[in-house]
Amino acid sequence: MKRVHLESPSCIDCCSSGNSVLCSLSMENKTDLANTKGDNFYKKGQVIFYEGNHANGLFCIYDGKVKLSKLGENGKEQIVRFAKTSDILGYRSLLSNDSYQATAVAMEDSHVCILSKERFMNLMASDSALAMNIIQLLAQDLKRAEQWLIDTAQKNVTERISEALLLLYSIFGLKKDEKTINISLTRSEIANIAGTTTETTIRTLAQLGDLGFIKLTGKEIKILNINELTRKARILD
Amino acid sequence: MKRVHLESPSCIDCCSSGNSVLCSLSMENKTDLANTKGDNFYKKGQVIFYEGNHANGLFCIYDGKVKLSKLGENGKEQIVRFAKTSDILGYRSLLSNDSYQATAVAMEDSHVCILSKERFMNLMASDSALAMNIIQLLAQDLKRAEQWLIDTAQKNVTERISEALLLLYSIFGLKKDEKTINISLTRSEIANIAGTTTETTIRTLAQLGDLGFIKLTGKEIKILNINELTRKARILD
DNA sequence: CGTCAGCTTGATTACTTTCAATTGTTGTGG
DNA sequence: CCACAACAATTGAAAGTAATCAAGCTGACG
Repeated sequence: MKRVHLESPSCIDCCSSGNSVLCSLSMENKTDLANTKGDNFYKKGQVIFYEGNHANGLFCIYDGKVKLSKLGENGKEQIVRFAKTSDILGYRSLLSNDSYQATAVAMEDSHVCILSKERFMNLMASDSALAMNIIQLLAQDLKRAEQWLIDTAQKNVTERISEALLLLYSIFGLKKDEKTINISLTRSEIANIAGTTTETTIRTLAQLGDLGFIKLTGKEIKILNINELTRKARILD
Repeated sequence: MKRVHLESPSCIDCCSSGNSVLCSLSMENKTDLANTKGDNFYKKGQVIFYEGNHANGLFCIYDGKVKLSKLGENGKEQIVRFAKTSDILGYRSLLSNDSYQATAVAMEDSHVCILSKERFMNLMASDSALAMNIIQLLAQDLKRAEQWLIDTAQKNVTERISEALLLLYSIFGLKKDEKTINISLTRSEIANIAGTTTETTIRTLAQLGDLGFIKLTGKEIKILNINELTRKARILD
C-alpha cells in the first residue's frame, strides 16, 4: 500500500480555511503545534480509536467525516455523535481522565491530526480562551445529548427517523444540488442513530418517501419537503 | 407562612462538611462569596427555575434534593439529572450562555444558595482549579448522558426500570436500614426517568418485587438483591 | 459469473401503551 | 375527628407499535 508523502498540515493554513476551536490559539502556539503534532490518514471504515482504549491524544479532523458510537450490552451499536472537518475528538476523555468512551470510525477517507494529551492539557492550562471554547463545546455537547435523550425516550420511530435525517442535514449539509444530504450511511447506521432496527428504518424511510417528504436513490437521501419533515419529527399529526 | 430568620450559610462551614466543586476556592474567595451570595428555601414541589428562563445564576444546594427535567413536545416530562446536597445547578447554561435547558424542582424541602452569573464567570476566569473542576463535571455529565441515551435506546422497560433504581441508589444512597433507597418518588416520576408510562412502571416494579429483587412499601423501595437487580438492568436473561 | 453485503418485503410475535375503571392515600375545612 | 376532594396507585382488557424471523432481491466487485 503506497502512501504519497505529504507535509503534516499547517495549523495556520488550516485555521485560515476551517474553523476549529484550536484556531483561537496564538500564532506562536499554532506554529509550534504544527511542528509537534502528528497526522494520519484513515480509509473509510477504519477505526481511529476504540471505546475503552486509553485516551492519550486529541484528534482534530483536517478533512473527513467520523462517527462516534458505543456498543450496548447486547452488542448493538448506538451512534452518539458525529464529527467532520475542523471538529475535534477525544477531548471529553482527556479532560475527565477517562479512557475513550466511544469508538471513532472514519465514515469516508479522512485526514486527522493528532495532538498528545500532555500538549493539549498544557494548552488548556495556559490558554484561557481555548479553555473557554472547550467548555462551551462540552456544554453544547451535553445540551445536545440531553435533548437527544428525550427524543429517544419519547418519540416513536417515524419521529426519530425524521429527526435523524434533520440531524444529518444540520451537521453535514447538502450536496451541490441543494437537496441531497451530504453523507452516505447504510440503513443500519441510520437505524443506529434513531435507536431502531434496520428493517423498521427501511420501512419508515419508504413511508417518508411515499409521503413525498424525501426521495431515496440508493444511499442518497434527498430532502424534498423540509417543513413537513420537521413537523413529522415533532409530533405525529 | 412564618419563616425563621437564618444567616445565609457560610461557604467555609459548608465546605468543611460537604464537598462541592466550589470548595476548591481559596479561603479568601469563600469568605467573600459567603457575603455576596444569596440563598433561598424551597418547599417540596417548588420550582427553582424553569426550562427556558434566562440563566442568571448558579445554584448550589446547601441541603436538599432536586430533579432536573425537560418537557418533550408531547408535554411529557423526562427527568434528565438529579442534584443533591453540595451539587451545583445551572452551570451548563451559564457557560454556554443559554437559557436554562431544564426545569429544576425541589423533591424535598431544600435550602439553596445562589451565586450571580457575573460572580461565577469571574471566578471561573480567575481560578483555574475551579475551571478544571467544572470541566470535569461537564465531562462526567456528558459521559453519563451518553450512556443513558444508549440505555434508553436499547433496553427494554424492565432493564430501564432496574437501571433507574440503581441510578437512584447510586445518587441518593440508602436510608439507615441499609436497604431502602433514600429518595421518595412517585411511580410517575420513576416512569419519567425510565422513559415509560406510569402503568408499565407499576407493573414492572411489581414483577421485580415478585422476583424478590426489591420490596415495595408505599413509596419506599427496598433493594433486596442488588446483584440480581444489576443483572436485570443489563441483559434480560 | 458467483459471491457477499446490504436492501427489501411479508408474516408473526412480543412488548408497551392506552383507555377505563377501581381502590388507596393524603391533606383540608367544617 | 370525619367527610370530601384531589391526587396517586393499581388492575384488566384492547389496541398499536416495533422487533424478530425468514426469505428473496440487488448491486458492486474480484
